[in-house]
Amino acid sequence: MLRLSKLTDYAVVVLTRLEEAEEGGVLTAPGLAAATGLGEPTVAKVLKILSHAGLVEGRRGAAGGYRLARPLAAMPLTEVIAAIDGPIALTACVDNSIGLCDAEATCPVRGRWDPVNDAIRRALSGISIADLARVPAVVPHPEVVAAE
Amino acid sequence: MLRLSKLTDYAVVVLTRLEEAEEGGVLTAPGLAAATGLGEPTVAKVLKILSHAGLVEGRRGAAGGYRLARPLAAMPLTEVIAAIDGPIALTACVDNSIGLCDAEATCPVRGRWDPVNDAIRRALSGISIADLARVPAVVPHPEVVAAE
DNA sequence: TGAAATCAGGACCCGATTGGTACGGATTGC
DNA sequence: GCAATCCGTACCAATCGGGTCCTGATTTCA
Repeated sequence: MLRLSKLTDYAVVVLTRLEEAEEGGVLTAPGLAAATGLGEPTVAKVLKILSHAGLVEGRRGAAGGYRLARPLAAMPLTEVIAAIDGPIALTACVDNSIGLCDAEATCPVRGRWDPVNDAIRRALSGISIADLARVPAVVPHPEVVAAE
Repeated sequence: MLRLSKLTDYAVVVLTRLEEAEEGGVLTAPGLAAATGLGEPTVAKVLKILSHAGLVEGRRGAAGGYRLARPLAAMPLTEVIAAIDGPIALTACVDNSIGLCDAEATCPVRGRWDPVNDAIRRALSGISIADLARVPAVVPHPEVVAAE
């Protein structure tokens, strides 16, 4: 279905909620779980991943919590997807993976997915998390390519 | 990983091989399996899906086989993906799925993925299967957005 | 100094989806 | 009528993702 993981969806939710914290303030994982309605362990997992990717900053201790490393407007969607779902690549036959495919000799599209990946990266790089949270500032084209 | 299924990859391989058939000629599923190096049942499955989607035409009987319904240049990648992976939608929270999400009331990005989906559809609709099979006629932009 | 609160990192299990296979039926040509 | 092929469906196994839990490190506060 060309889907991305639920964790990415949760990440956007959590990041959006984090932006509502006052300047310099931090929100705890349990607090974010309660605010978003998601499970507490799941929210903690998402925050750990985002922290590892440098998108949020965690502060340990009694008065610890998380805060955004950057404003959401400066956080492209590609970074969140890359942090959780890994590098954006549609198939396993990319990234110069030579020798991994048994049908390598006869595969006519070997390495040809690159333009597709680039097109997707290009399309996604222009969208920030702030664009998802606020009013739909994107969607300039009304015509939608019918995909079944 | 934002991946699409292997079946879609196989479909592109099979479609590319199908185009090499002479005008009006058909290729059988076993023949295509041998030519592509893929498993025969798997190729048959892919062909059945593509036939159902109207991308290839099957002809039954002793001298039967498959042939392309259209030239690959007139076959956008979106149709192949939609045929095999289903409609292009990144998350389950799209398509006006009201009432399916338990965190619906507190979810701040509900329905906000639409611009993302549209952007991807738009990016993919400009790529045909022929673009994947032939020389890289696409990739006009040298700058690549680094995605980790 | 000790206790409590919180993040950090990893291991683990269960369910769902996908990849791959198999079988019976329908259709066509010889 | 027989053989070859496509068609539709059902089925099984393996992989992957979602979700949970546990232990340790760090910070604050009494």
